[in-house]
Amino acid sequence: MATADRASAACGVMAEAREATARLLALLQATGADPGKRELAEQIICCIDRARAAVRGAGDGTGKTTGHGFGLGARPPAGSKRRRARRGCGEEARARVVASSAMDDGYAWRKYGEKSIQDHKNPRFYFRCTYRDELGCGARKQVDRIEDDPSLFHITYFGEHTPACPRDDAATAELDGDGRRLVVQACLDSFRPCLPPEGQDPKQMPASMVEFTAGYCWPPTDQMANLVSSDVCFGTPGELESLDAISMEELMDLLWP
DNA sequence: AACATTTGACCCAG
DNA sequence: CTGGGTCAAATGTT
Repeated sequence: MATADRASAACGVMAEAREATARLLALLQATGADPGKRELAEQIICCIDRARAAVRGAGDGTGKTTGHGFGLGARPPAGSKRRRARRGCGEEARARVVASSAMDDGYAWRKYGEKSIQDHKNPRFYFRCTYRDELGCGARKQVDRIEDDPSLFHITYFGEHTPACPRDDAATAELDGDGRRLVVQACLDSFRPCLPPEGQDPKQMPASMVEFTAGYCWPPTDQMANLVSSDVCFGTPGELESLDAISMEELMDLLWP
């Protein structure tokens, strides 16, 4: 067997492993497993990604990323000077990876790039802290959709925010994970409840795990609202389904009658 | 007007 | 040479 064939086969196996781990991670999140277990699953995914990248590096490396050609087209041939050097400030070692259903982590981010990535169905988004210039904050993050579950994001953080960076604590409540907390993320015009994992009785789920996500709400703007309630529980998938297409007003009434 | 996003171009590491 | 990360002009939104 040629080296390239073996690399390809290994990539395939690793892709399966990654998918399975992503499913495991989603399951852990849905069942309220402790953060340590979830972190472990995230680390496994991270390791698999690095292994795949290493194997690919040894392979033939064909194909070209051309952006994704959404083509607004017609831009003047930006033929002038551009850009100064970049890359590799040594901070990559301090990256941390998070799989989350919440895009909004409470900090203000500004998107500065989007790129199709080889072997990824979805493009990767690049964000930097909104206050980079004002406060000299060097925090950045990269966001990939998890292919198996588009409502989940694989977020890699680089650098730290400065203490002066404003933070919206309400938006980060989901990350607390304590008590009977229901997290609702809703997009004003496309609210979609997210049902429990197949085969799981929602009645057996802690209230903190009844979660809704705005399935494809992107980019995160103020159109997206993050609401937190402490004592709401829906017992059946039917009840969840009935919330489909609910308006924000109705949702507020439901949560805070 | 000010700020945020989009997206092709550019740069660099491997 | 290629893939991935970033820049920055054009465009959109508030």
